[in-house]
Amino acid sequence: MTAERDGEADTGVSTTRKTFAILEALKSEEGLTITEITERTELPKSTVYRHLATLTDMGYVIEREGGYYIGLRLLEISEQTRNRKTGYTAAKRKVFELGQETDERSLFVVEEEYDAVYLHRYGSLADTMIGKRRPMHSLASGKVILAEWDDDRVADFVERKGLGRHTSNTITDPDALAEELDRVRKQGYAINDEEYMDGLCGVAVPVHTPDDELLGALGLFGPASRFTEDVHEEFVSRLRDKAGEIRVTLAYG
Amino acid sequence: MTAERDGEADTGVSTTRKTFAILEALKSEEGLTITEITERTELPKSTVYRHLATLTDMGYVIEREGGYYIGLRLLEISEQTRNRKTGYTAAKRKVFELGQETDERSLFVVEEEYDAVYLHRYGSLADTMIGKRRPMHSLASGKVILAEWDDDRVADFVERKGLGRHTSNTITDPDALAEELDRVRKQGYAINDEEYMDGLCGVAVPVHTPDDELLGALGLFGPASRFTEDVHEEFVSRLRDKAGEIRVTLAYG
DNA sequence: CGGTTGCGTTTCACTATCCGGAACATTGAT
DNA sequence: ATCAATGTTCCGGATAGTGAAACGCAACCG
Repeated sequence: MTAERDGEADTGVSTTRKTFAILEALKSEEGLTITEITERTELPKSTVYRHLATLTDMGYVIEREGGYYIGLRLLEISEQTRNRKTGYTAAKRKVFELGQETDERSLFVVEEEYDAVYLHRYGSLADTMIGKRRPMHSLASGKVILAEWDDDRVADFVERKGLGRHTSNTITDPDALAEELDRVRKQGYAINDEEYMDGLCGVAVPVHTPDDELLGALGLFGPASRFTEDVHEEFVSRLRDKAGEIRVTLAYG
Repeated sequence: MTAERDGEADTGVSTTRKTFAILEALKSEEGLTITEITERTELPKSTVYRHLATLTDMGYVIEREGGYYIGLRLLEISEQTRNRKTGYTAAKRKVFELGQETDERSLFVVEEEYDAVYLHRYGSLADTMIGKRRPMHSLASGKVILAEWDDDRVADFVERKGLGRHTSNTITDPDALAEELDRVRKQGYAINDEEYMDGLCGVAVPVHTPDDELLGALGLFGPASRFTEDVHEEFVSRLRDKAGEIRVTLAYG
């Protein structure tokens, strides 16, 4: 009823929330029918019908063979974000080169609202993971970005997002995190030692613009069996080269 | 008032339309302030304010330094479309390889609602063009797709979208289009001879799944000066190789 | 320093419009 | 032909979105 609650619940336009509830439903499972969306969103059938009519009319949703799909028009909107900075686009190419040269999975990650978000990725055909959000403290790329922040901002991150445990190796203690970030700052790269998922390791370095603004993190990851001590050096030097190339590209086109 | 008009105007939820009007405004120009969005959308200020509050609350829009930006959460939704089919993801890699090997711009295009839509692209750092929509009849890749359709569907396309002229070379006559599509079918590839933009040429081939379903079109394009008769053969054979590789990837993982 | 301009924010009364139950139409299967 | 399940339409009602206007806050400036 009244505007504000404990947190801040129902600001603004609930109609818009319904629309996006439907889009999110289609994200997780494409080709749904109206009734299936009804079940998943717990919205009345006629409401879903009306919203879908609007969305298809605008082209953001496509109906084909009785099922509904996210339209490519949304792609045009969101792709904007991946090219917001020239450095992002330059990073895309480097991610690809890294993947080809090392035959491992590679990624470029930026931070948004204290999440590590995949902007570019090279890897398995099944799932590109682009747009997926991960907890920063449990990823090599996330730690690289955290290491560039001052203590206050890191403290705020810890407070707001917490240091959730994902494996037995996850850093869950703020002091341990501070130590780790110090180490990252000193050595100039971060390592993920099965901290997010068992058996999954990674290495990442920061990417800077010519005027030393942080763009994001460039990383490689793969199974623990292949990410042993002795390959770290090679991976790190490759990553540094690519990060440097991005910087140069930005400076001299 | 009554449900339908001449075309079909205001179906469904006008609130949702307002939300997307705001998102579209941010797409074309990021970092806008509330008043700037007000001007561009011609919506009252308080309405824009309320919608933006909702969108930022949901994370689809981000506020930074007084300006509003599209959030990366939208990326997660739309990226789904680029990986709807495994072939799409496989094509991404091939587009990249093509670009690297030929040092020209390359693309993978699919059709949606009679538009040619860029799904993957390799080229300039400035603009990736992903998600952009182009008229099918004036693109090599578009013609490749049209050539796979039966006459009825092509006729429907012509009726619905028209054959708009973009340059002096654009095919604007339905019969000429039919002839051209015959040629494309025979030779198995299409050429864009400055039909969309003066000085811009292209070559494209169709991409099929192992069970001969059309996935989209794979193409190369660049300045007319480099796309002369004698290089067509080389480009076409390269494109055919890559299209074949996609097919094989789909068949044998 | 007042005054002014321009912006984001909030208020508030109004009613447009979104809602959703329920009836209806359509399809497909048995 | 019957039935079940789905998509579509209808319609009264009140929710909730609307937008003009007022407010608060900076920055700018005379």
